Amino acid sequence: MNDDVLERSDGAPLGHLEVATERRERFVHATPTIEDVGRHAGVSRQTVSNVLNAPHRVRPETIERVQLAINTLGYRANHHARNLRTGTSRAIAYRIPPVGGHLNSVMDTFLHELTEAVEAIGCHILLFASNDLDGEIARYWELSAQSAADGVVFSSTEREDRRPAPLLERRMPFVSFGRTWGSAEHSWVDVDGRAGTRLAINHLLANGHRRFAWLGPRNPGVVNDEREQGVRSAIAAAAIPAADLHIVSLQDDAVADRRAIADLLDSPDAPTAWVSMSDLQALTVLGELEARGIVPGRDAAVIGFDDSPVAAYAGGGLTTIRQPITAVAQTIAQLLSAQFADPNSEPRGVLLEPELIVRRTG
Amino acid sequence: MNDDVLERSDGAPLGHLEVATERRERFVHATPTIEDVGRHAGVSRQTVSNVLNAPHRVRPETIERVQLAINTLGYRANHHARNLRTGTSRAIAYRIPPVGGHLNSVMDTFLHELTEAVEAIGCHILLFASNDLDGEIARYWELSAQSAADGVVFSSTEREDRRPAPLLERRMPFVSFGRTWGSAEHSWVDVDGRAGTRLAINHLLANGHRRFAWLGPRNPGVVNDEREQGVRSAIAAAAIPAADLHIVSLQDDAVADRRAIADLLDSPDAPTAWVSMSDLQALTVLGELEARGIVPGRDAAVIGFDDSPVAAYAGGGLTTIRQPITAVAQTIAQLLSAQFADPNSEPRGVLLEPELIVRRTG
DNA sequence: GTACAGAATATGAACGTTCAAATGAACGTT
DNA sequence: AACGTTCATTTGAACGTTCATATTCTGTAC
Repeated sequence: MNDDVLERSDGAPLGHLEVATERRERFVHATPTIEDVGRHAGVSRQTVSNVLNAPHRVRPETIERVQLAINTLGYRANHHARNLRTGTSRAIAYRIPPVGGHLNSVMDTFLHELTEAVEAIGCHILLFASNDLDGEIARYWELSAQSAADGVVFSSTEREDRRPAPLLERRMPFVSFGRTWGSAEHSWVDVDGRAGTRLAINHLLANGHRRFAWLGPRNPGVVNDEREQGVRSAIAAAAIPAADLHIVSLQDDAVADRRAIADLLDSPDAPTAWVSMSDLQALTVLGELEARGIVPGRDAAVIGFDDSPVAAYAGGGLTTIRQPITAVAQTIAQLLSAQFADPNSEPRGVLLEPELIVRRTG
Repeated sequence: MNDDVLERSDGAPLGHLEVATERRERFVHATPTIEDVGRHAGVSRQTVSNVLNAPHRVRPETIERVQLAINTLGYRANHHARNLRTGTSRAIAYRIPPVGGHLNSVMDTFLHELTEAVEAIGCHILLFASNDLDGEIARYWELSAQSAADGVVFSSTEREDRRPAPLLERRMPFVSFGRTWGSAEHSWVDVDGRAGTRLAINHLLANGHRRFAWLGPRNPGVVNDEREQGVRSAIAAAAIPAADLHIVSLQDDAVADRRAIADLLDSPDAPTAWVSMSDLQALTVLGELEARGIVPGRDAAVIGFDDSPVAAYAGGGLTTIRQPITAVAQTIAQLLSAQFADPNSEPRGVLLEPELIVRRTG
């Protein structure tokens, strides 16, 4: 009984000081805990926790007192403790695309925008590298097992993509940038390539062009197919004969591309309107046109794809089809968020419209 | 006593089954814990932990048994529990550089290589975005306080960089890609720009060139200064008069650049050897040369910087100065690792040599 | 004033791991 | 045969949070 009193009137302050001293030695950089904040504000652990996670349960003046203590001590919740207790990680895994090969400014932009977008839903991006698809899939499994990631985003999808199945089986929330034609049903966000090239062709038609060239990749895939279809359908819709559309398969070499373009320019029915699957290749077209004194934007039109930094650099600016990458990233974050909120929510696919950025060349 | 016996011969199996059943309901996707593995292998928690973290303390046959259990159950250590206990996170924070502006293929490659390099030391990259430097610094503080990151890597350094000081104060291990001339002492890795341009000029001298142009950025910074110094010193060393070196300030516009290059080409002492601070701008030079029938690699030489995808694309290949990004990333990982091992280790700066990739244009 | 309901706050337990210390087994030494 | 020593393994505690539940406070109605 008097023991109790001693503990209260005497012991508590002593205890307080003692703990403070005990902490002091490692204090300079040791981070305060929720308990320290509580002690400082004269409340318990849980009240501090409530201030942070459920403020409506706490009296306004208490909130203020606790906030003051938080600011004074510079308290930040320890992620690992929180995540351990709640079973979440607030991390989203993303395999950084393999380096080299193509100039993929889109993917760089995407990663940046994705980082910002997931921050808006209180998450962060956890990067990993992998040489092959099997490694990537194995990694998802591991991240899930370690509860190191709450969700996954992947890009560079392909037909019958193998990634959705294992992720679905593990019940790991995920959204892909790109459809996976034929894979199991899941959430995705993609850009309508057909609409993009249709936009470009219609713009060119409006400017009086009647002879077209589409510059596609050497190894066409489903992405190119759709873009090419957009070109074809827009041309067909304008009752332009199919013979007035030339399809060029670009190589990964400027000299070869230049020759192919030159050959086409020398033909009697040379196109006046060029649409390319990439800005860089559009630059090559510009070069060849200028070499012949053909002024892009006046005598001919050139439209690129992706609005990469190259496009802005190209003297005065290259007209280009821009993919709405910011919107893609934000939509992905929202779809992920929806899956976090309700793991059984219906998967959703979102197809976004690209935009034609009209500059000097077309 | 017989109680004990009961517990062993009878209770243990029962208990085993009971726990197994209790777990069963959430078993399908619930991840097994270290305890489950122990039970399955007939050892304790700690032994499993030792198998994973200090195998030398465990008898080989026990290791085998535990490994089997790990594989059977598909066990992976829970990151948060481990990190909470050990006070580490095995995460390295990196601010993803702001999008747009320049074509920075170097930074993209760097991020990829860094991701791989930190995996080799058992870490992963945690990305974050920030609009300004203050936000970036605040974020480092937060990440440290939350113990969400064990280390930091940052790039795009500048003179008197403000980032080292707060990181040092917080005793947060970090390495910068780039020197911070004038900032507090810390570990860094950088590429010797002087050596890079010297390499290029010496190569051009050996090929008989005597009149040079250096294409630098519109807003020169310390990075350009060093590169330009490399050019100047190599030229001076060859006893070429300084008048035979032309310095061009590139604009962010191809037309303007093209005109500047054309003016120089029309001058009586036009350079025959061109070195550019960027591959893309080197492409512009190539275009202007070809327009005049000057064949790069025969009549003139053009050397770019960074070996970006653009360089490989440029018909047959652009000769270029490549920064050893893989080595940069690996060295950064090692320096970080050293700081993890010994927080009081001396900071080290490492300056790496770039490499000249000789292709068709020079 | 007392009883009661509801709001505000506090307490004990748990998340899954590793650390520190304790126990048990194996093994030569004296 | 008893005794340290070393090696292998186990046990109790702790990391910092949140959940579930218990307790205390506050104001209102009788």
